[in-house]
Amino acid sequence: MEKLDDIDLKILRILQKNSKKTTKEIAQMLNLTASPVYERIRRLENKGYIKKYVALLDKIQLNRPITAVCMVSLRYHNEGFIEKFESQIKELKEVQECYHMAGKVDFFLKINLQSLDAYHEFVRLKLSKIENIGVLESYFVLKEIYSTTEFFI
Amino acid sequence: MEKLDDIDLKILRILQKNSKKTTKEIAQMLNLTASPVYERIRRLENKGYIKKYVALLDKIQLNRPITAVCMVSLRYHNEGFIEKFESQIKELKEVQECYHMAGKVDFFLKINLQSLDAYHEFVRLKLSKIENIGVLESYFVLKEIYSTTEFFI
DNA sequence: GTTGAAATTTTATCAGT
DNA sequence: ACTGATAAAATTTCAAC
Repeated sequence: MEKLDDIDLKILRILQKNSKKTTKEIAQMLNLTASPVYERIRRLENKGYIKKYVALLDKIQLNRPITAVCMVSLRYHNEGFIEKFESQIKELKEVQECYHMAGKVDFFLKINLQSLDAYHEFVRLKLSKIENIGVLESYFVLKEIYSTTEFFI
Repeated sequence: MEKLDDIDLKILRILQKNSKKTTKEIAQMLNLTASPVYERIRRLENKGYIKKYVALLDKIQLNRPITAVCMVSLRYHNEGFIEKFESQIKELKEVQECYHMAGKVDFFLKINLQSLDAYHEFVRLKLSKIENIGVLESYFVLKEIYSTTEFFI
């Protein structure tokens, strides 16, 4: 499979919306039988187009209502320092996302927590222990207007 | 089910990592049989703890390598204006996430695109058409260091 | 709230086109 | 690359405890 055809893209669009759709259901949507759909999905998995299958949980019901975005700038930007920072961040279970950014800010972190108190403790006990952080600016999510793992393909 | 017990939490931890695990496999991990695991999962779905099951796709392989974070402030903050903005944003297929924030910036948007050119077009043709935007600041992801849909429960 | 068995559905394989 | 059939496995239901 060197390139994806239209059927592959349709399968991916379906699965990123709802991975519980059965191959039979997908086959019916595409006017095919189950076998080719099954084989295409296996190939899409094996080639890495599909990375994984996950359940998305409800943050509010599971008592993680606080989402913070943390903008971090490092003091030193040598390669070693950046790698050190990145590996330290990956250790923090509260961090859901970490991006190295272009521009005046070096990193964006997205953090999920139970309470503002927990965020205070997180910064005090964990982030501030990371040596190389220069500037740290925190933003809090008031309301999630829209959020999806899908992207337009 | 008024409260989640330890078994429920373990099931949720497993499923948010890999929703393809079978009830039988989960049952073995928890020293149970398939039936109670099956029924617990149904309840977790019905009560909304599990929102949905999705396939996570590879942005790079699917030619959406550009992720931008866009910080937006509105000109007018009456309730009507905010709702209008939110509903207009939801229409834009390029927007993966939109958060109403506390502080000087009103909204964070996360946007996925094929190229910087596509971002330029997106801002020119779509974002700038939304009337109520005051300030718009764009940041680009150089590298995704870490990103997960899981959160710590 | 669990076990264990049975019924149903889905996944996986494969010969034929 | 797909169809249709078949085998294997998982899901779903349920009686009994």
